[in-house]
Amino acid sequence: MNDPAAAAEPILRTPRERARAQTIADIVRLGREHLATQGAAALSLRAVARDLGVVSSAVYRYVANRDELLTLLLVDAYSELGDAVDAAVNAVPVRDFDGRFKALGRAVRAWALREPARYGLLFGSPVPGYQAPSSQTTTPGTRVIYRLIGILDGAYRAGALTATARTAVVPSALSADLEAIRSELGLAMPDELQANGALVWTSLFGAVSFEVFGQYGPDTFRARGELFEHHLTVLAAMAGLVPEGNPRDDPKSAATPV
Amino acid sequence: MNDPAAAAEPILRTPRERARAQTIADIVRLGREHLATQGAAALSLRAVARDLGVVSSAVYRYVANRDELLTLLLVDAYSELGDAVDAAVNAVPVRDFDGRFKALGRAVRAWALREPARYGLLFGSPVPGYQAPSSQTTTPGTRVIYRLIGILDGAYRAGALTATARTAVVPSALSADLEAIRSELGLAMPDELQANGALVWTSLFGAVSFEVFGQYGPDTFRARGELFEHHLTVLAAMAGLVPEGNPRDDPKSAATPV
DNA sequence: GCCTGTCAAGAGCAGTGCTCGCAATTGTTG
DNA sequence: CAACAATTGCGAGCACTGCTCTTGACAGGC
Repeated sequence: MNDPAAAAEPILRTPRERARAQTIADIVRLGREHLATQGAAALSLRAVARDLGVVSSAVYRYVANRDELLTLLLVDAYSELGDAVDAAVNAVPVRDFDGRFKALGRAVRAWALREPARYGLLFGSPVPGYQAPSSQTTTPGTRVIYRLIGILDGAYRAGALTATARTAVVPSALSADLEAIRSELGLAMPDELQANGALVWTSLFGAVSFEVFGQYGPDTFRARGELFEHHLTVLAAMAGLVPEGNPRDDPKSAATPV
Repeated sequence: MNDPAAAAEPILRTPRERARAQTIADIVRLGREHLATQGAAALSLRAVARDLGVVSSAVYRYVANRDELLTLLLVDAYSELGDAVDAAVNAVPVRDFDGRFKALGRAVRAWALREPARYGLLFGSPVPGYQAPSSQTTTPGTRVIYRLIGILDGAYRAGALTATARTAVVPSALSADLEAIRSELGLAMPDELQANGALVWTSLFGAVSFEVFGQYGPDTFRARGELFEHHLTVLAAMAGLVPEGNPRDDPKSAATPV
């Protein structure tokens, strides 16, 4: 996103366009810094203009309004989180599904703790009066969940998912939702595993949010890293993943891993 | 909180004190309405003053500043959520631990969907520049988790908790945290069940937050009630709870309920 | 009945988002 | 190279915010 040599970026011919793109990039960078120090609600175009060394109204030549800057920052943050998750997952062998899942979880937590304000913009209470334009935010905003689904579905296809028997029954309306997702994304997982995957997804972000937003008291948990690792282990088991070196040939042979 | 006949409230002797208490109650009520419609960051003392039919500076006679109003609203919301959860849990027989847990979860979700802005104030991204005074907020803010712990620990003491064998090992530093909690609250549950309970806690709020904050896309899940019920079922099983009519005499006899 | 504490009012400071007209710069083009 | 036109910056201005301070009015307790 902030790399001027990004492959997908269109070539900027005229020096005017280049200067303009550079200024917008500067605005996003300054906005990101302000977001990190003061939070989304305190994001001020005037302050950005000050740091940019320009009068406030000049910023409106580049960004339509405060909401558009928020959208830029949203896309920027989603992309960075997606990049961090991709890098962490790709560092683990493709067949180590359990390891890939845990790498994803750790990457999300690490990024969130490193960038609490930006994490809050993505997964905290919605900014009042701001509605993210889905045309620009859905693609970068779905990278993590798609990656998670990919790991789980890959594990299922490889016969490495277990624990199907102990899940709850999926009722019909929910089953229709899951079928729609399955066909749209070309998944193979059955309803129960998909529903469990959804719970794993929300639980992962629930655990991270509690830590980032300070919902644990200041003293109740000191070993938060260990707590998160424990949660990851339980969540992986809930999804049906088994640790490396403990593969199962037939996912239906037994429902209860040890 | 908003009940003038609350038992713990001190008796207000002079008419002045009574008028003052009434005005503060009005301010909190108006603040709550503004919170519901515009969100926490847009909460404005001037707007409250306008609705109160008074000049803006007059509000400062009753509330020190915007942060103090936020604190009042925080306590107010925590108390209402706690009351809703208590009422829902108390409506289920004491020995039906699984039912009580699910009632707690449903009460949290129902209140959150009914009061999204106030839920966001409690469990969303922290308000920038505002630090909740723990002396006033911890007691009402811990009611739900204490209630949850009470259900789980009661189930454990009654021999109604299972699934101890399939949990992950708890490392030493985390074990020390859990031991501190155990002794402070007088719990009986072992480490693994406590750690699982923490995950159930964060997962419950993770699921609710995703729904309230609109993290699911607008169309991906239509049957959100069914999805939440499924999650509750899986979380109950993760905590070791078994549905009513399926009691176990010895929690250590088997680790895998069907 | 007087004094004291409480209260509302209003001006004022510093900040916010955003608009508009004017001037200057700067890239493009004849 | 010079003229044109697009682009950009500036500053004033409107309406809003939180918050402070001074002034004056009022009511309760001695």
